[in-house]
Amino acid sequence: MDNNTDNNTGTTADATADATADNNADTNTDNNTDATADAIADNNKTEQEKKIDFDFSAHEVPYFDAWMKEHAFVRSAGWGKHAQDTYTIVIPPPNITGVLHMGHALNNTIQDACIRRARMQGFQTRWVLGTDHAGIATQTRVDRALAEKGISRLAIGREAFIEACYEWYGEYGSTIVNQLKAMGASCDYEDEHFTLEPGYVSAVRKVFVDWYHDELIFRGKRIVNWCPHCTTAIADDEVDYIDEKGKLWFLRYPLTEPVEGMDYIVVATTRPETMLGDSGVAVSPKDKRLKHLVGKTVMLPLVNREVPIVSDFVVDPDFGTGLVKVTPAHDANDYAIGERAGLEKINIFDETAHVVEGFGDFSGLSRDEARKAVLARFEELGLLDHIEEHPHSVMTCYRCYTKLEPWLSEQWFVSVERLKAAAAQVVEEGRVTFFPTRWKQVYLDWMENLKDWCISRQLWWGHRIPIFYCDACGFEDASMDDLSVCPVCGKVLRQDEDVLDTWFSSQLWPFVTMGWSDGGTEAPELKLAYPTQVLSTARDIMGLWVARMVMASMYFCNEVPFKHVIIHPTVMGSDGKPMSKSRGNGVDPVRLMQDYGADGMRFGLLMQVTGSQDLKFNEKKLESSRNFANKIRNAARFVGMHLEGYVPGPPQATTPVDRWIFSRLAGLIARVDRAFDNYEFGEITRELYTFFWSEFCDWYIEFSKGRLAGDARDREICQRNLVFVLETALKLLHPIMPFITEEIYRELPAEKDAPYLIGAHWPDAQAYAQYIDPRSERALIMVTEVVSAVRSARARYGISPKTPLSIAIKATDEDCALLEEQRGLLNDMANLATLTVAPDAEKPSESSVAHVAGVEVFIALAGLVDFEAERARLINEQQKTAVDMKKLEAKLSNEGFLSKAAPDIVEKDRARFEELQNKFVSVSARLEEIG
RNA sequence: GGGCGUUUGGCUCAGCGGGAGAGCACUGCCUUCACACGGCAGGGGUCACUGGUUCAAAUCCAGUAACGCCCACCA
Repeated sequence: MDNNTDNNTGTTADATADATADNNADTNTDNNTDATADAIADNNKTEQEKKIDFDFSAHEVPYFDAWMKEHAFVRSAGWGKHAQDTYTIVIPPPNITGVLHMGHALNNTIQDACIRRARMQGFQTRWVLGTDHAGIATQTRVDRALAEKGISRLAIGREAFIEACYEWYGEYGSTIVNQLKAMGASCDYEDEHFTLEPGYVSAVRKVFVDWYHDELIFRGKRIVNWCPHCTTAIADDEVDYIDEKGKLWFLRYPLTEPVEGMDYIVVATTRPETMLGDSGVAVSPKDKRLKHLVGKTVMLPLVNREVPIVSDFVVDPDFGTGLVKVTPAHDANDYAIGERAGLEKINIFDETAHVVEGFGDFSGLSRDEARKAVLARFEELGLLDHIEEHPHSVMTCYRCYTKLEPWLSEQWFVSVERLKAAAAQVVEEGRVTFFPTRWKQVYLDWMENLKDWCISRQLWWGHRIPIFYCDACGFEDASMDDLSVCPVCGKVLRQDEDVLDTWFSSQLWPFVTMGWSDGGTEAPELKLAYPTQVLSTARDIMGLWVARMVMASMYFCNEVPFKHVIIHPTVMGSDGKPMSKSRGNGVDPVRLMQDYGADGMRFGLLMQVTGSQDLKFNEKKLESSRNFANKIRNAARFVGMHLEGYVPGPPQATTPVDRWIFSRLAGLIARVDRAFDNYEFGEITRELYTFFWSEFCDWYIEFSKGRLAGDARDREICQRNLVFVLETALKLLHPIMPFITEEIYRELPAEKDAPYLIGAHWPDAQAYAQYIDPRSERALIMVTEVVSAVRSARARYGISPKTPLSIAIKATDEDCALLEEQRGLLNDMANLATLTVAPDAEKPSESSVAHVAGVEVFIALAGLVDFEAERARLINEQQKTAVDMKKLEAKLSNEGFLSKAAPDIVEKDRARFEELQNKFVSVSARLEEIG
């Protein structure tokens, strides 16, 4: 299974071999698989014209290949304080029929970000990869492929068909894995798993056999949702309901003996054809009008069967006529009524939903034909009372959209009663925690309402049920070995024809992929790294998959399968509705990677992750992310071009600017760590974006320009500091933007702690905490705001940046001291002729005044400006200040506020009021001066 | 039917008890030696509604409305 090593890694984002995905039960989905297909199909290039010409894959594939060559994706060695700790994620296995869709893109970006950070933090890290055989999906796909060649599945038989499935798997099964590679997902490609690999097959078999012998698996007759096209049972969870403009037919059933002058009763039905199998009529016990009918019988038309009228609580007296025809063999509710009332179960359909023998002319008809025929006969007999419109939803096959037939058949079940207690308990106790936390309750509710689980499927592709029957003596057993001879009577045994529900095997995914098999929990990986750290998935398979994994793991490993569960938001179309083919609101991630790069797509997707349960997809965020990546590239280029004569060495915060950016960096690391620990991905991207762009690029790099052209000693320090900050930022960005950060890191002359960034050390917040320096942060807030104020004045009055200006800054003693240290910087950034800094700085005549960061800035404009505009601006400023003052004044004269609010809040507001007061005075004086 | 989410500038969303924020879009200036996928400066919001708690509410509570999602059911 490890055919995916070095030679096969250069996957570009065009692996769309099998673009026509259908809806499926992929563990990795948002249920919006089908969106991919149409996105690829009609790939509407709306406003793609202004697309930037940049070959992302040329900047991505080489680094992916390098990681593969370095074996960077196998379990990492671990170092530092986490050296002995493991961090493992098992991927929700994508279906082998799958192509990458937005759900995968988001989910796998999340997992990759987590796993890459953990690897850099020094955990022994591994992301376990594999695919799901996807029973029905694959069988349908192969079936169709064979049919196109004129080959019938039934003609070639089971063995040959399974072979064809394996062939298909060999050819197309790795499509999605290649797309994961294009995304940069750092899964362990050297140990890829598959839910039908030999070890997995025996594990599934062991689970079945053990549960069978523990009486947790039993056989029973049940109403199942039968697909007459796929000729298989469809699990309740897999049924697709489709709205239909149906009709409600009101049929007259003659009473055997007239009751109170009535010859007949009227029942309402949406499925008149099933009347052939009716064995009763039911009314609500609460229904006083019809109470007298209970115990009477009707003579069923067409089949002349006498059936009783019974009373049952599930009947809604307000629906239809309050009288329900009961067809126990073809309706789940009716089955329940039949069980309670002891009614006969009359099966009228065969496995393809044609009427069985024994119904005269009706026999052999399809469902639709039977309906027409039945209605025609009722009409003839004058028994069709009337018809009403009745919009309702019909159960359809989630694969082929054929209407499902409730059908009585022999199936295998897992009894969940004993399994669910432990699965609920570990969540109650917090041994498994959900992010966001509200999903805990959803899980517990689901667990509480869990019903026995039908696990048999009438398919060929999958895990065959290891039950052996002896038709001669009735022997039956589950066995790890294939049995051919009956141990009781010596006759030939027969194995059950059915296979297991795909979820039966996927529930074992976390521990089987880590080596659990017949050997129990002693497998090295399992002993080392179980439970896994975190499972990330979409909300719609919470019950189908998440809950079942917990149940199975508790039973077989006596351990939770994962500590954390991330339920990520569902990716909706830009119209806020689920992406779907019919709506045409789907987006193809492969195209997104081509347009924005894998990094751009990843960052842009995570940017949109909030605590909310849906995510209205916004491609503009990807554009921003691509631009951000470009910004990073250019900042790195700037640093790179100013490194002539670079002497490696430790960073040195020799200036307040250095101390400021180091302090900001230290704060950033702490905030990114916290956001990561809480899986707040939107928060992480916002922090990184703002720091890198608005602080590092907009100010630190700008500040650096002068230093790089100046004093040699300072230039050297500046170079080192630039490299240091850039390197740290690259590390923080790497989990989300692995490619561009790796590319830049390779070129950076830093003292690296690993040859590749993927193996570098995550910045340690505690180590960086020494850089936290509020004083320098205060200094730089003043500098940046003063500079902006001067620029603003220039922009307002059309004064060229090349004209030097004189300014005076009035500030507190403390702030003046800080500002004095920044003279050079202020001169550089604001192009000043003179700069006065003093607590009692005098306002030059004819100057503009600005109040920023708690200081007063006077900008001398004598002879430069027409003061009309300035007057308007000042009046506006004066009014705004007055309003703010009034509000604060009210607050500060409020007894309640003064006595009850926290003292520091009161103090802060007092200071602010004072500031506003000064501003008001200053602005008023200035206005008076202008006249 | 049950559960959940959302409602903040034109759009997509942060903020979740003490001075309304970001990205995109928009306006003006700038092709200046990292970046026009850019720089600088700006305009724009009574935070859905109604009540309540509080000295203080976009933020907490209750209710209303709209939109939406999930689960169950549909004779």
